[in-house]
Amino acid sequence: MFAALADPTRRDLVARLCDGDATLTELAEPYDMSIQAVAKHLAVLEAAGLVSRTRRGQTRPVHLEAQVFDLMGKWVERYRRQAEQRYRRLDTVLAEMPDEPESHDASKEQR
Amino acid sequence: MFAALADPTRRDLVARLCDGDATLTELAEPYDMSIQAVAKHLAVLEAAGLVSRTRRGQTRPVHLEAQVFDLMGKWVERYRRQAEQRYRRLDTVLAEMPDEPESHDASKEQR
DNA sequence: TGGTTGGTCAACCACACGGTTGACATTCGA
DNA sequence: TCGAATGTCAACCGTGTGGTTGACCAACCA
Repeated sequence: MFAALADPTRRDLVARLCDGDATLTELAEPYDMSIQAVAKHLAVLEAAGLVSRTRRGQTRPVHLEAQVFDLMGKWVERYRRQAEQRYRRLDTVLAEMPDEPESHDASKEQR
Repeated sequence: MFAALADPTRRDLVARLCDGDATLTELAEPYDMSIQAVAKHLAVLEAAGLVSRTRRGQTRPVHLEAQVFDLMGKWVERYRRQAEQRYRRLDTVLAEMPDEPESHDASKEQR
């Protein structure tokens, strides 16, 4: 999922798909790049579950799977919370720490 | 930033740094990988601003920059909201749509 | 039926990336 | 001062990835 979003072109595709489904040629039009290259990017996004495609006549509209944003939000939130907790722990440790006579050792303890 | 998190080893490093700062050798220990390889991963994380390093004697503790989680959260939230809005728009469009007489075309419209 | 349009498949190429090894710098401890 | 520990730098290597071109398939339209 992160790997799929690592490429700027792919992020741009995702951003544009937020405005609605689109076909391959529509998506490829603004880029200075072959259709096949864009098709490969879409394949990556599809493999990562960020996007789905349905057959409609001779065209294959690309649809953004919005749930992945919820997943990513969860992921980020988990780490954000964990890091925050650690900061709180550090704060209490620092608050409970007696005033060190020698600042030398104190700098070593603090981690 | 996404590119930095694309690698599973790097995500693992970030996860472990949530528990507190650590030195290069500490971080590299659990992996079946050379120290230098881990150092490269850390360099990538540092270039992406996910991590910072300070000199402390002969060791260089690695510190997780927690703000990036806020940034990522913002990013995800923006897209999540946008996609959601689009769904709402689509819903109103569907709601305002007159009942289709021929179920044949209707099945085509249904996406 | 034959063109045209929208996508796909396959082969290829250049380059970035994850990993290695080896040599070197710096700092602490004895 | 010497040795060991901690990191860094540089060169190299295999593979994956982003891109190209060319041929092809499938569906619509005239």
